[in-house]
Formats: sequence, structure tokens, C-alpha cells
Amino acid sequence: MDVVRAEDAGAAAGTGERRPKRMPRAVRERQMLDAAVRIFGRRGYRAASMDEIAELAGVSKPLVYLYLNSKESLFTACIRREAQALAEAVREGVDPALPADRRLWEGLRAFFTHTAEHPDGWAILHRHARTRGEPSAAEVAALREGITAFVTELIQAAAREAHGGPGPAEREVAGLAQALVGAAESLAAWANTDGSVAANEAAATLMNFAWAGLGNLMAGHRWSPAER
Amino acid sequence: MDVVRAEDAGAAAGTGERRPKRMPRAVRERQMLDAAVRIFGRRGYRAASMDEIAELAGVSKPLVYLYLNSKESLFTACIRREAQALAEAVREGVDPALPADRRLWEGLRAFFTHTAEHPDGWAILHRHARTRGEPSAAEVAALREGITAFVTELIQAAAREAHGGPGPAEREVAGLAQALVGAAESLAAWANTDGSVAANEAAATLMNFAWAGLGNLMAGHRWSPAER
Amino acid sequence: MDVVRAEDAGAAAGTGERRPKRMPRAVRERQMLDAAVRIFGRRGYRAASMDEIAELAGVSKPLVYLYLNSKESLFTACIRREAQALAEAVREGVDPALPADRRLWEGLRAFFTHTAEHPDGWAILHRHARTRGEPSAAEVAALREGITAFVTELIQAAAREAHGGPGPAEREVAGLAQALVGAAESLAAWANTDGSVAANEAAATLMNFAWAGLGNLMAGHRWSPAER
Amino acid sequence: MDVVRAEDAGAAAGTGERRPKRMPRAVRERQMLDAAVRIFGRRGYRAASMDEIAELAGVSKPLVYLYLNSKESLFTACIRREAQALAEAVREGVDPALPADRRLWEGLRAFFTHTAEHPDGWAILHRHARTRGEPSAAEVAALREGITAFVTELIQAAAREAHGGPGPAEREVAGLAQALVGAAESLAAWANTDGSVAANEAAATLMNFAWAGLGNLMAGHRWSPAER
DNA sequence: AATGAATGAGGATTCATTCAT
DNA sequence: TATGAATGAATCCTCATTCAT
Repeated sequence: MDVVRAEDAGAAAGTGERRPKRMPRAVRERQMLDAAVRIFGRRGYRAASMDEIAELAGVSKPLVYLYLNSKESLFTACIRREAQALAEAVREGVDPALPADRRLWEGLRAFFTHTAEHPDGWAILHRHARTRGEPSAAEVAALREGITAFVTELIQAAAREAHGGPGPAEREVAGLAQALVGAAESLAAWANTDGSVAANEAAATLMNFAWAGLGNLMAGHRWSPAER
Repeated sequence: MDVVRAEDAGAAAGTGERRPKRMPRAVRERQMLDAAVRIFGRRGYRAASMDEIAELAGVSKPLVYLYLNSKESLFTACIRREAQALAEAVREGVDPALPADRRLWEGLRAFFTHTAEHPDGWAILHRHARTRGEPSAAEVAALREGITAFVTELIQAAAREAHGGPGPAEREVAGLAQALVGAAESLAAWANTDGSVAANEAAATLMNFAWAGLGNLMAGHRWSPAER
Repeated sequence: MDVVRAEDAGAAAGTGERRPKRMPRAVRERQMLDAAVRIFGRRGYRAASMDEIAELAGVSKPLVYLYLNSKESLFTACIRREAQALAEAVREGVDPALPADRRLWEGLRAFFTHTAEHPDGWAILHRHARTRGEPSAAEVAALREGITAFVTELIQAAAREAHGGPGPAEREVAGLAQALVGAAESLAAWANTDGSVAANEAAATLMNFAWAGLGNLMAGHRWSPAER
Repeated sequence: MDVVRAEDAGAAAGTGERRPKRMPRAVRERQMLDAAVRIFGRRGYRAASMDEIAELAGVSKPLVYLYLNSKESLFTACIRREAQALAEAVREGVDPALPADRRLWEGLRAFFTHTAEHPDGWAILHRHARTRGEPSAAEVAALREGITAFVTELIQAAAREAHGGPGPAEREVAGLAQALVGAAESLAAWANTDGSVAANEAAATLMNFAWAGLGNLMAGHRWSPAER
């Protein structure tokens, strides 16, 4: 569904045309990005070939270069698009009127739902972008920071709402958020692999995890090697 | 420190020889694996070149092929070695005489310590191996399953010890372990990036996280969207 | 100054139009040739791209093809135009009423002045046209022959005027003229590079050169290896 | 004669081998340079293809890259080799024991002889190198400066020997030498094109030219527009 | 009169891999 | 045990040129 072959799109009224139809640039560009996300996501940056991408997009290679300049810049464009889509999905999944714990829950669910529905895009962000040098890495780091910040803030808010008081120390929350996001990413991969584990379940697991950890944190209960 | 240029290692008894000394196969193989881990870890599979690996190992390319057959099999060898090393580090870091929560704690610490000390090997296992087809992926999946099983078992034991009773449901623990490993991986990256956050702190954060989640799970306290 | 962007030329009466105005074919063609001369002159035939030329001319590529058919034929058109311009400049710089030595002098001056003012056109004629196959080479050969003939004739005339008699042998004069033109080309490059050497000076150097050689020729003084 | 196909060189004792024989690097490198000079000389830098060069050299393209790194650097190597060869030919053609006018004569003859015998190398130096950016241009500029300096010095010496006194002004001699070298280059092209004009004749023409111009210079006879 | 959309063909460069010694 | 010599097969990218409007 991500990728639509030009033949499908252009095959109007049984003309039997073999050449891809002329299409406005914006449409073609989207097709190319769709194809690129798919190939990059499955193969990784280096193993993906522009030939394959062009073919999947249903256009000739020069057109890909004409519109997207280079492999590197095509990859960056993929990252940017997928990162935005993910960020937006999370943002839109959250109703700001709800209490913080519900917001956290819904954010997690939106995250899992979106990554499950866009496994290639998610693979690009999660696995492949980190390998590349600056341009892409920066893009992804920004996304991750955005999400981490979002989570950090939710945790703080939830802590205040649930327990009153000033909330836990900045640093501790940062670690918690980091762990939470990492766990989410890992669970996303797990959930995507194992078809039977749905977004809801993953979100619930994580929420339990987070909620309890948070509660302990607030209550000052910390496990430490000496304690027992 | 991982990688030792052959010249250094082989310069015996001031012969003034410029060519790398003849060395027993085992030594040469280790040099090659060291080099390969470094290059694969930093560049990824596709972007790593056999030329670069051979040069870093201080030998000619044909020798690499003589000993390790192909790029693919060299990569697999790297994965196997690094996976074993990691598994062993975790196993050795744990004293079986201790109570379960201490064992969990020490396992986590060993994990973080080892990955921090072998970033290239860790990158291979964590980032690059997944991209490759079967041979490598299987290897890593085995490692991951091993660790997950180990953690699962520790959790079960800890739960029994701490709370009595039969322990939580298999499935829930699987999700928990998965999340825990993901969080650990994420924290490992965080800890490695941000120099000031040492293995200890990461382990502590995670332990708090896990412990509380676990307690809740045992006590039947679960967060659920309807609850509030 | 050679090249005028279409926007500047066509921006009439504040219409606010962004598209290049419709213009009579002759004007468009001149814009294209201006752009082509600039690009060809600076990059050489192969390294010049039709894209760049079209962009500099401020039109779309298909229009260039519509008016000038192909890269090859565009190049030929450039050569033709620049060759004519140079020939004309030399012809117009010479007053036929003057004695032959003055005519030669003025021809040289006109040559240096024109080439200095049209470095790109000169580069096309002098450097790039020779590399191409027949169509262009012939065009340039014609120019060169024209100039050489012009010079040959001047030399003959000057010889007659200065010394009386039938003038030197055809063949010798051909060599002399060839050398003179070559020297002129070389001096043109030198004069263009070293800003301080103006057309006048270059012409003077050459004139001295030629005049003396000519005198010797007439007087039958020839250097020969055996002579000393 | 410049280029030797590997088949010829390697076909020992009627083995009928079709694959090019293994050869020491130095030999292969020379073959590649021979081929490259030929192709670059005939087509120019851009129009020359590495494919064609490799084929003419009788090796595969990767080997060319292995030994000579890139098209650019192959081109530079050609320039360097041909420039050195030419400079050496001129240097070796001149007997330092002879008087200056004879030395000039012999230098010119050697120049014409060498360029006539190595038309492709000469084309590279004279026509194609100038088009390319720094690396090549610098190399050629150095050659040209070397030759110009050589000629300048000869002129000064000849002037002193022939006429006594301090010799003409630096600046005038520079112009003269520049013109002389340009004329020589032009005559070389002429001589090479028109088979019937041999090195001797070209050298003689030029020598007459130079000698007379020099005499005039020394005697203070200068043509000037006002003079007549 | 003018252009946005599109491509076939080719060119430089790299890489995993193999011989012959 | 070890290597210098060599290559088939991609891969990224560019360019002259055309078509449909």
C-alpha cells in the first residue's frame, strides 16, 4: 500500500499503454520516496541500489536523480519524511485534555501502532540511519530527542499529578525516559516480528513498566546493591 | 587496543624484516578478526571493504580469503566471536550463589561494562547483524534469545524469592524481558555517548525500573486505560 | 557583457511575469549563442553541458534544440559566428589606403584587441575547435587560412613596397606567415594572462620580429647551421 | 611504436595464450601510460574513456585504477611523462660546447624532431592540458616556463656573443622568447600536419626569424607605427 | 513560441574474489 | 605460510536528446 506501481496508477480505461504516464512532479516524487523507503528499509543504505529503487518506483533512474539529486539526499529525504510522519502520529494520537498518565498511554499506543504500520520507515529510522554520517544521523537524533523530550515532560507531569510535589530529579527522569524510549523501540521490533503481539499489548507492558518505576521513584524506593 | 598491527606483534629479535613474520594460523586469524570487527563495527557490512580489513590486519587479501573464505563468512565469524564474548562476560559476571536480585544486578552490570568496552563488537551485534540475511541474523537471534532466557529465568527466580507464589505468567515475563533488553541497549548507547554516565548508573536506572515493574506485576497492580 | 540573462532583457513594462518573455527568434538565438560561447570557451566541447548552456541562456533545453538542432551544430554555429567576428574585426581594423607595413601593423593590433576582448570566443577557435572532428575543424581551418592568406599577402606587398623586386618565394612566406600567426596566438594568450602587456605592446613585439625577418629574407641573409 | 599490445609482448614461443600474461607492475604501468597518451592525445581529456584506454593497454579497467588511481591522476601522469621526455629531448639535443646560435638552432631542431615523433604527447601538452584545472595546467606551465627560460637564456647569450654588450632588456627578451616558443608550437603543428615540411625546415624558418629579430633588437632598429 | 516530463546510453569508480607463484 | 597480479560485475551518476502539451 505504501508503494504504487505507476502502471496501476496510470492504467486508465484499458488503454494498454506500456510507458508510464506523464505525471506531475509531486506525484512522481512521492512514488519515488515510497519506493526508496521500502528498499532502504529492507536492505540498508549501502545495499540498496538506485536501480532497484527506480524500478520499484516505475521510473527510470535519471528521473530519480533529476528530482532527488543523489542517493544520499534521497536517503535523507526518506528519513525526514518518515521522522515527521512518526512524530506527527504520536502527537496526533495524544489528546492534550487528558491527564498525564492517559496521555503517556496514548502516546505509546500511537507509537506502536504507527511503527507497526510502517515497518520500513521504522527500520530506516531505527536501524539504518544511525550508520550513516552526519546528515542522516542528525535528522534521527532530532526525532529521538523530540520524542524523549515529549516523554520526559509527560513523566514529569504524571509525577506531579499522581503524587504531588515537585517531581523527581531532572537527571533521573532523563535516564528513565531514555530507557523507556529504548524499551519502546525494542518492543516495537518485537511486536512487529511476532505478529500476535499487538500495539495495545506492547503499550500496556511498557506502561506498567513505566508507571511502577515512576511510582517507586516518587516514593523514594530505590533498589540498590547493598539494600538486600 | 582491540587491534594490533602485525608489525608490532611480529617484530621479533630485530631481524629488520619488513614483511610480516610468518605466524601460526591462530594468531593471524585473531588479527584478522580484530581488524574485521573494528571495520565492520564502524562501517556496517556493506560499507566495510575487504581491502581495508586486510590492510588493518597487516596481511594481504588472499590470506584473509585463505583463512576465512569470504566476506560473509568473515562477518559471521565476527558475530560468533563477539556474541560468545558477550555471553561469557555476562555469565562470568554473575555469582550463582547470590540471591536472584543481586544476580540480576550483576548481570546487568557485566552487560553494560562489556558493551562499553567493546563498542565495535556491540555495534556489530546490535546494529549491523540484523540487516544481513539468515546466517548472521540467526547467530544474533541465538545470542539474544540466550540473554532473554537468562533474564527471564532470573526474573522468575527473583519473583519467587521476593513474593512467593508461582511467579508471573510466561508471556508477560517475555514482554518484560524484551523491554528490559531494549532499554538496556538504549541505555548502553546513552551511557556510551554521554561519558559521564557510567555503567553503574545505567544498571541502577534499569534495575529500579525492572524491580518496580516486577513488583507491580507480582502484586497484580496493572495500569490500564480504564483504571483512571 | 557577452551574455545577457533573458530576465533582464525581457522585463518590459512591469508585467511581473516570471517566465521569459516571448521573443523573436533572432534575439533568442543570439542569447543562446552568447551562452554557448561562454560555456564552450571555458569548459571545452565535451565538458560543456547543454543544461548549463540553456540555463545561462535563460531558456529551456528543448528550445535550444528547436533552434540549434544539436550540440554539435550549436558548437559549429559558435565557431562560425566567432570566426566571422574575428575576421571582420581584423579586416575593419585595416585601412587599405595605408602602406603595407602599416596595414600589417594595424591588422596585428586589431587581432590582439579583438581576442583580448573576446577571450571565450578566442578559446573556442584557438583551443577547442581543433579537437573536434570535421565540421568544426574545417570551419576553423578556413578562418586560419583566411588570416594566413591575408598575412601572406600583406607580407608580399610589404616586401615589394619596401625592397622592390618580385618578393620572396611562396613557400618561405607561407612558413613565415604560419610562424607569425602562431606567435600572434601565443602572444595573445600571454597578453591576456599578464594584464600589463597590452595589445599594443604585443603587436609591436611581433611587428619588430616580422619586419626584421622579412628584411633578412629579402636581403637573402639566411642563418644556416654551416654559416658559423 | 608507442603502444605495444600485451598480446605482442607476452606471446612467447607460440603458446597461443589468450589471457594477457602476468607482468611486473612497472611494465604494465608503462603500457597503460602509452595507451593513455595515445587516447588522450587524440580525443582530449573528456572525450577519452577509461574503457578505451584499458582496452588499448590490453588490461582490464580495474587494473588501471589500481595502478593509476583515477582518470585525473592518469592524465597528470601522462603530462608529467611527456613533459619530461620533451624537456630531456631538447636538453640532450644541445651541445653546451657550441656557440649560442648553434645551441639555439639545435634546441629548435630537437624540439621539432621530438614533437613530430610524439604527436600524441605533444597534443596533450599543447592542446589538452591547458583546458584542465590546476594539477595539469601547473605541470604544463612548468614545462613551458622551463623552455621559455632556456630560450631566453640562449637569446641573451647569443646576443652577447654576436654583438657584444650587455644584451637586450629583460622584458623585450621575454616577449621575444614567448613569441618564439609560440611560433615554434604553431610550426610544429604545421610541420606535423603537412608531412612534407620537416623538422629541419621548420627550425630553419624559425631560426631566420629569430636571428634577424635579434639582430634588429641589438642594433636598436625597431619598427614603430610612426616611423614611416 | 515555449516547456515540464522523461529516458537510453555511457562513463568513472569500487569491490569481492581468484590465480600463479 | 603468504602475496603480487588481475578481473567480472556492479554501482552511482551525467548527458544529449525527445515527446506531449
